[in-house]
Amino acid sequence: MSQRKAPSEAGRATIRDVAEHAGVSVASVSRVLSGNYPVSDELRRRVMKVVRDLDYVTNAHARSLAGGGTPTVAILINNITGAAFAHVAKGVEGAATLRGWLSLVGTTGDDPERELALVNLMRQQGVAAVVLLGGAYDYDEYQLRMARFARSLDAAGSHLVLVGRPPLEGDVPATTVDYDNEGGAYAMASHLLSAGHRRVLVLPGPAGLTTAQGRLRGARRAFEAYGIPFDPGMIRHGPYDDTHGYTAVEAALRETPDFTAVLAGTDVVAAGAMQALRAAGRRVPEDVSIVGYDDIPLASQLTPQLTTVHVPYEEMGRVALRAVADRREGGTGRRKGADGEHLVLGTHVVVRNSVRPPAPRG
Amino acid sequence: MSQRKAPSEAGRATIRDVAEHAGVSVASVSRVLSGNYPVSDELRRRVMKVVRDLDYVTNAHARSLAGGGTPTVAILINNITGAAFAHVAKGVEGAATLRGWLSLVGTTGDDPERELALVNLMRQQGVAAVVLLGGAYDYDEYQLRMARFARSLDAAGSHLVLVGRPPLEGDVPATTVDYDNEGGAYAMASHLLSAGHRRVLVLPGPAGLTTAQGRLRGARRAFEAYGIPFDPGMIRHGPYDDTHGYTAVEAALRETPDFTAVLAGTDVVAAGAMQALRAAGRRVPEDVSIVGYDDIPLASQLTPQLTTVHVPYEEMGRVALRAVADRREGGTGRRKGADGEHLVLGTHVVVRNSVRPPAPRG
DNA sequence: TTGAAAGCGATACCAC
DNA sequence: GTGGTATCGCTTTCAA
Repeated sequence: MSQRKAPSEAGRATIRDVAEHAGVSVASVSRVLSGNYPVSDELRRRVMKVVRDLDYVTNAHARSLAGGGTPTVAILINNITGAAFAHVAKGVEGAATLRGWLSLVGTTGDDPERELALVNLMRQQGVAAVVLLGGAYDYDEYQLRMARFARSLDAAGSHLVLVGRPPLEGDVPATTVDYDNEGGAYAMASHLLSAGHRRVLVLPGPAGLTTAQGRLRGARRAFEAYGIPFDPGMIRHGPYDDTHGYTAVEAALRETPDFTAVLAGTDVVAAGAMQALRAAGRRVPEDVSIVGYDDIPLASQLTPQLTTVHVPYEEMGRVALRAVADRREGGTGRRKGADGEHLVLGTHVVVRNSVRPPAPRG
Repeated sequence: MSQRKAPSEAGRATIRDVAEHAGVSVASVSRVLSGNYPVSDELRRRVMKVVRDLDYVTNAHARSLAGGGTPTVAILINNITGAAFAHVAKGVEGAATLRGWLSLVGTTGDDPERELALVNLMRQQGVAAVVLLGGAYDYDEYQLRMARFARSLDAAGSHLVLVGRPPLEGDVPATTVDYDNEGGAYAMASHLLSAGHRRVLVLPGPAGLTTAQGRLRGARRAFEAYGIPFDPGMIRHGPYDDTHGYTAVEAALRETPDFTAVLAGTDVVAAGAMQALRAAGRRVPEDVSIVGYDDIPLASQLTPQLTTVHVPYEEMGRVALRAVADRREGGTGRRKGADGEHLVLGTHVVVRNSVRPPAPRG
């Protein structure tokens, strides 16, 4: 009914409400609130009192339209329940918070359409960066798709960051934060080999997924380095989940039962493998050794505790955020850092109790 | 240099750029894009072509300022790496996506100040609802604090949802989505009791945390129902993590070693307990039975697979979102549903392999 | 069916 | 030091 709606009756109080109640101009209120401008103590007190009374907070949308606004990072993941991704997200979130940035999380459920929709949604939100998490299938189409994302975002003043995914070829405005995936697998396989294992069941993960490919390559290189033949028949691809670990081991037990160790693509796969071995009456690690990859908390919760490859997920998240923050802050004129920046973090083997030398063959 | 900046040179293209390139008015572009208004096919085609050429997406901030905009839910959690919370988040996210809503995730790190800051931040963002996840310490202060949050958000046209936390007393505009925490504990403890266990080590969780209190109450009630004395000396409080499970069992092994079962506050605590038992040479479940609570994936990855209480985390997330969506959509005049709504979902015991009748006493 | 113009809430530039 | 006010990009009456 009233000409100018009272703050209490119609949603949120605005800066105008505050100005009127305090008997000052909106400009003054804005100055007090942003704090980056000299104002008299008297004015500040008056304004702040009203702000408290009205429980006023500024409208982030209006602010961001007018120029200010909190920088926001968007994290896009396939599945929020994956432990590894949660750690990356934690790293991003933590580093973002430290800088007063906001972070958004979206899940794609492995659906390319949804991924596209989300990237656009984030573009609409005007996010400072979009972080895409997790392995991918590196077809030509992937490169094309990502290049398009990168350019779209770049044109909108945003930036694409790929974490744990293959870097983009050519001159594409995207940052990649990666870990030494193949090196980790090489070290892990070497660990098995040096313990004396020769017949090892390899469960790299989904065929075609870049992380799985890298892990497989690392393992193969280790075998070569040891001069040991690498039997392709001992490789079983499948999803990164415990069910696959279980069924793959079951099958292997039937078809190639002479393996003395399992090189699992992830800790979760290793957990499934361990279950299957036990179900078949094989002891771990006395009869069969198992190693994982990722070093999520699960690894040390299993019995025996799992020897695995530590991937610095949280650190990667932090690094990713730092990369976009730097580029944004250093960017008064030309952007800081080259486009197509590719950062690689190290991995290392964490030795626990799931590996023993193979039992002497009967 | 140009009067009106070209889209390609200065950040994001605007609706004006589209209008000019298409030779139509901004109003028309807006209509084509929102689709909720009749436009000629010719106009639609012209506009859409330019939209594609320019790779235009609307500015979400501007849109939301002007009235439209995507409803957004904010999820606030203590620690993003907690598996249980991840599932709630997944439920919320999934349901949000289904309705075209956006979801934000923020982490508080158990810091009340940060929690406050985040609630305000979300208020600034004009979110449709703020979902607070996880147990809490229900002091008077908690009630006051949450009531304040609830009213602040309500006044701003938003809404507070508490998930897995105690409901608010009095006439406070907040929705609570909860599960039958005490009932689950009662059932779980009964399961142990009916298997013949009498001396059970209880690890409820952090003293004072509402979830821990509820689980302890449930256990106690079960003992009473069985007419079995409940020894307070068998209760050991501590954090919901595997380290606590480990150290608590170690201590119990020294001080009250006659227990035949462990009733852990969460699956993760159970995992730690299991480790400690094994390290001390006790077999699970032959010598000691263990049960958990939550039924996160870990429960079925342990050996033996853990008997535990299933908590419908993902479902709770879905329900929480549905509650706020309903209230918002049903709200042309009066709000739908009473304030202080309290939804409670059921829990149930999932029997796996970690419980055996106690060994005959020597 | 389409266009012009008045806001939405906050910022920042320009006067005083 | 403080107050007007144009402006950000979009939606939505109101006219035509």
